[in-house]
Amino acid sequence: MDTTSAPPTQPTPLTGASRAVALEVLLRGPVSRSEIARRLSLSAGSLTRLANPLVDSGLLVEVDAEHGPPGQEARAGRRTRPLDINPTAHHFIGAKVTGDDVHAVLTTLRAEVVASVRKPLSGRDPASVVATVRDVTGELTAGGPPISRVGVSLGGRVAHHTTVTAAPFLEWSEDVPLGSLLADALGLPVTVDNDLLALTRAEHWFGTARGHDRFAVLTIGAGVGYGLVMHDTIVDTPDVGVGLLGHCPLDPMGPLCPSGHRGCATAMLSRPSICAAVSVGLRRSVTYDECLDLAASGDPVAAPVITAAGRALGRLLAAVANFTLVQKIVLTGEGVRLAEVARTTVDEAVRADRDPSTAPLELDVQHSDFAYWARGAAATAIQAYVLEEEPAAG
Amino acid sequence: MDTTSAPPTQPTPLTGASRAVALEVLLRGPVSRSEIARRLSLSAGSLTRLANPLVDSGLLVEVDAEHGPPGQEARAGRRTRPLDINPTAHHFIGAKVTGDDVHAVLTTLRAEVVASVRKPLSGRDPASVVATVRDVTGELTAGGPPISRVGVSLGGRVAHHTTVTAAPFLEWSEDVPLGSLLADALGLPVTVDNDLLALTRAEHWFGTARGHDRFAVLTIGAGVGYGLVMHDTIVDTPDVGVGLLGHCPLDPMGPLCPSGHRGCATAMLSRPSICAAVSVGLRRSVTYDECLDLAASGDPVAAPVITAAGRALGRLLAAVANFTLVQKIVLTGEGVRLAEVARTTVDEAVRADRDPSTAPLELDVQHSDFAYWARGAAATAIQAYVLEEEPAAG
DNA sequence: CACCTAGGTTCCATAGTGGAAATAATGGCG
DNA sequence: CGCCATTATTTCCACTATGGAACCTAGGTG
Repeated sequence: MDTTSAPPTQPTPLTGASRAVALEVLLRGPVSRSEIARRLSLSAGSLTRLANPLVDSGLLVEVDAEHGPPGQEARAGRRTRPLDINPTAHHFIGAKVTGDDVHAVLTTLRAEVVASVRKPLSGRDPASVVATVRDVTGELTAGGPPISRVGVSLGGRVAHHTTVTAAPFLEWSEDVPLGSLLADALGLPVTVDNDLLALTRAEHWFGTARGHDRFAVLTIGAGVGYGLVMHDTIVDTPDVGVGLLGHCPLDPMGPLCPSGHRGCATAMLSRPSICAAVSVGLRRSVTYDECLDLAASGDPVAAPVITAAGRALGRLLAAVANFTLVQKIVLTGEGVRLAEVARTTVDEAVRADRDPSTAPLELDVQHSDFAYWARGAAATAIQAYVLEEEPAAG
Repeated sequence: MDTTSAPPTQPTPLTGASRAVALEVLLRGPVSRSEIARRLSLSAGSLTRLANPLVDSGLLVEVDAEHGPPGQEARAGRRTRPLDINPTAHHFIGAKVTGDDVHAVLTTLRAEVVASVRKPLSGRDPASVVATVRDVTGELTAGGPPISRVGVSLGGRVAHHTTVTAAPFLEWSEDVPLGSLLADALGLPVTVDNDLLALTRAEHWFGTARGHDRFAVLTIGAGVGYGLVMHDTIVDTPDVGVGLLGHCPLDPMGPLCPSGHRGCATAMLSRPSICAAVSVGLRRSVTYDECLDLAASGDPVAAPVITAAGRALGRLLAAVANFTLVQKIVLTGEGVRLAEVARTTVDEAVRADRDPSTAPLELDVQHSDFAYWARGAAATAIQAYVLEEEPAAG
């Protein structure tokens, strides 16, 4: 694969072992050579042989010892010279497609957002989506560094990272080979993925869950979304992306969801449900943030709704932890402020449903905007790029 | 194959790659050399080099082509000569320790039970447990083949496969290094494990879940137990074994459990709970099997109790599948007959709580006796033996 | 019976590995 | 300040497991 002008790519196309070294550095942040050798069960000699070409090629850089892990400052011996990824060695595009528009970001190899752009869809048909993604990609790449791969995420099912087999928001009734359509339109390799999987991947490699080999992601917003990483591998089944937890019963006294489930996750936690519940009580239409503000100030209608939602959220979090045995959950989505306003209630509910002898559940509340979701798509592209099969030896 | 006298152990102590070959054969049953090569990404040449010494050593044997997978009988080319494990190449002891006795089995490398024995505990203190395990091991090994490793399982928490850190049934108040105590007493390597993890391991490598890389095990009996395998690796955390699912709420109208949870898994599904519910209604004490028989014959008291239990079980199974994304659940334990008597109700409840677009959940009901649990302990020993670090090169 | 296909074996050049020994960089100590 | 212990990293080399090519084996087919 030739990347036209200035090649920041390694001349050596990354053999299995050197790829493993690069991945280790990417995922574990700055690490010394000796530490990498230990983690990968390689000898120090092999490590030198593998790592130094990567430094020469510009993919890795030596950084100053950042005083390492605290607690063992004054030890004898030569100091470590940690290696880190040079994040600008490669750049990626991530694009999140919604029913109305495309949000896209340009990121580094570390999924740091360099630039961001948004453009409304001219239509929901595949051709319009392809055109819009082409446009935003064009805007982001103009005059910038070459792009190694493009990631696209959307709500729905995606097969083999290329074919969209279900996309309710776009009203696509049949399979669309979006990956190949976009690859042709952009002249770049493209990876398509479910939006929640993409977000989960981003948290796994680059987010607060970096370094954790087991965790769950829970999103609340228009609905309830769910992603799971076990043993350092994301759980990817065809059933992911159908909102498996959306109708999990949480409160036998709760309101109904549009499908008729009483007190299910959607009925208790989604923004529309909460707005509806408060609006009905107040006899006027209120926004989600207004609901939370009113609850925080003790409004007699909003407060109990939010408290019930917090309790339901705690119950859901506890169930996730109990069933999957994760010790960390990343909570995000447009409705995440609920967890902050009702944090005490949430924590109490989690404790109530957890065995007291279990390790405490680590809960990470992560604010999200559209760039955050688009960054998830970029993370998918980064993973695909880093893990892709070696080119069949030319 | 004659075992008795001649040492069945390999002279070659299994290098990394040949260990992988042996493991592949152990786990995937009879497999042709070419198939192994494909699975392990090895060349055919390497495969010959690796596999044939294993055949020579007696660990693997060539078997007749069992007409392979149906559907492709008449194909051209040389027929495959599949390899299989010689299960008698090694033997193992599995012992399950309860609060009252020790059940032990002698098994092959495939966890097939060769002999079985039971002995009551003379006391619950560590010394008595060690003595009883020593006795049953002695009985099982007398005059038989040499034992490669001993596995011991019990209800409770076990650290590093050696130290029992909690064992409510044995009323041990402090950590007991049971593994090393037994290793000294037996003169054999010993692996200790939580009983549910052990059972899960057995299902994973040798049971109905063989070949599945993601599944859950659910046991109903005195309580509700739970084990999980994801990405071909068992989920092993300190929290396993504390009955995480025992108090999962399943029926807001259900009875109370001893801890005061209304309609939790224990209250709805445990044998004592079901017996209690039916006994109260009938004004007489009934056994578990009697409850099920009465329900099957339409008894007006037992039938609704069992139906409610079946519904709760279905809800629990659906939750397991929804949260962990497994597509297969092995259901076992002394109370498992519930699932057979109330199968229709269970299936209906599963469907009700699953998104209709998901893949159907595969449910495997497995009858269990004490040998079954002891076999789990043996499976732990087999795993430890097969996966153990190579002896530090003599 | 010649030919086709696919499984399995033999053999060899070589890439990649661990290990020993060397070198580098640091703190402690007399 | 010089020496030593300690740890990180590099250099170098013997060795071994690997892939690949060529070959043999064991059926089918026309």
